[in-house]
Amino acid sequence: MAQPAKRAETAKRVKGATPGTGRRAGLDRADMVAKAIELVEAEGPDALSMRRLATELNVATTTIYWHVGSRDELVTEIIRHQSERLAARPIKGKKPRDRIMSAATHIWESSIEHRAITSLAHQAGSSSLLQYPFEVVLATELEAAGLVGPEAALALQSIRATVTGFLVLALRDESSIPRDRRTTAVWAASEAELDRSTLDALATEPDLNKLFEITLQAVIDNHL
Amino acid sequence: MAQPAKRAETAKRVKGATPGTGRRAGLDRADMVAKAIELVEAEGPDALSMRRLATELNVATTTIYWHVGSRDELVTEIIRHQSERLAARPIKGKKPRDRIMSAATHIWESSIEHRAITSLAHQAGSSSLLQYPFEVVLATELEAAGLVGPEAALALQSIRATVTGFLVLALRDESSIPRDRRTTAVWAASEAELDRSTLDALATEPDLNKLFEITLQAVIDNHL
DNA sequence: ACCTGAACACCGTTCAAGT
DNA sequence: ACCTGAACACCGTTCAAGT
Repeated sequence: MAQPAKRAETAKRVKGATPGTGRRAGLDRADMVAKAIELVEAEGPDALSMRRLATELNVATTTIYWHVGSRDELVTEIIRHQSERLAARPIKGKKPRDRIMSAATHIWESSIEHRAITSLAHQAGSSSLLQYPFEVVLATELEAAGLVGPEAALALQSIRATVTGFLVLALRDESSIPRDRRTTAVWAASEAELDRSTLDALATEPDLNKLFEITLQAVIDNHL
Repeated sequence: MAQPAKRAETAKRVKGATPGTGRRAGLDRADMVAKAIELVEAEGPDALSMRRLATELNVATTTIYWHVGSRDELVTEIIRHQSERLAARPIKGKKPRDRIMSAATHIWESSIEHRAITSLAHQAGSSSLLQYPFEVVLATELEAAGLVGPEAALALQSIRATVTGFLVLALRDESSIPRDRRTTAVWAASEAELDRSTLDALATEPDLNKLFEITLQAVIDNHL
């Protein structure tokens, strides 16, 4: 595992470039989280393993444990980072209704933009963690719209559920879905009763962006 | 690994009771899926591993591969089974609006009833597969309500997203969520601006059943 | 304080071999 | 046709040991 060649490399003292033989790696928790995010965005959520990340950082696997703690903590940290990036987007609009819509749309867009991280959060069952900062921003706007206490909380949950649901639909892995829907007994039985145009429409991928907008608007208005 | 004692066991010829030494296990694909479902419902989605299932079946791990194919196929089969159970529930109501609501509520209830399997589907990114039979049932009701072609397909997607979103909220693993929400910078910054009663309401777990109902109704009506 | 190698207890999957 | 053991290439995590 030693690295006899490339002495120049060591001279450079680039962060993390010191091979395993050296004592100090010079990396901290933040560096590891950053590299983890990089890994996930480049190769998807499944590429994130402690061993893989260690290799990427030129460090022993156990070093990560020293700085980060565990895989769970690493994932939590990644999500936290992403959710802060998310909350930083400025909300547009004058009327409360528009501002609420704007805030919700930000999660939708940002989550799709960083789909790998969203999937990671989703896989870890912490999609809600991703939305904490969003919660507080949204709650503020809901209060501005006149909703307080339980009313605000309920509205927030509805909006959150709607956004989450559309995200699941938008990010689901198509490859994991078998083509042969109609193998199911139920499908075969009822298929005949459906209109041809409906069947065609069901088979084509819908434009979720548009649908998200009109559905979310209805959900919001339901509370105002 | 031999099992010298318990010769009576072999005499019984109970399905799957023949120890590893014997040649025939007498198990088929269906038996394995059934046992897998049992395992998941008893110990949660993470308990389902090929090795663990093999032990449970008194069979070598590789035997499962012969019958089922792979872990992915096993999971798909489990979900298919569950979704058929789901579609079997009779839809109530006379008016199309009520029947649509009833169909959607069935997934909600059944998915929560078998939360372990729902989580498994969710983890595997195949929550949609779980809803195929539901799709066709719902599409039929939507047509009865006068929606055809793209209109029916869009309504169906909205409803699907809403149900999925609420399920994610309802089934998320509370243990994986850290208690210290307020560590986030954003939260700390905006917290002060929120009403005390709103903060309290956000902290308490909402009754999702009721909220699911009123939100779903709004989403449905938005398309009718 | 920071980092390492070795080891433990798991995974999914393949494959040649047995009956 | 059905089932096995051994092996490959991975996991997350712990722990005693090094500097």
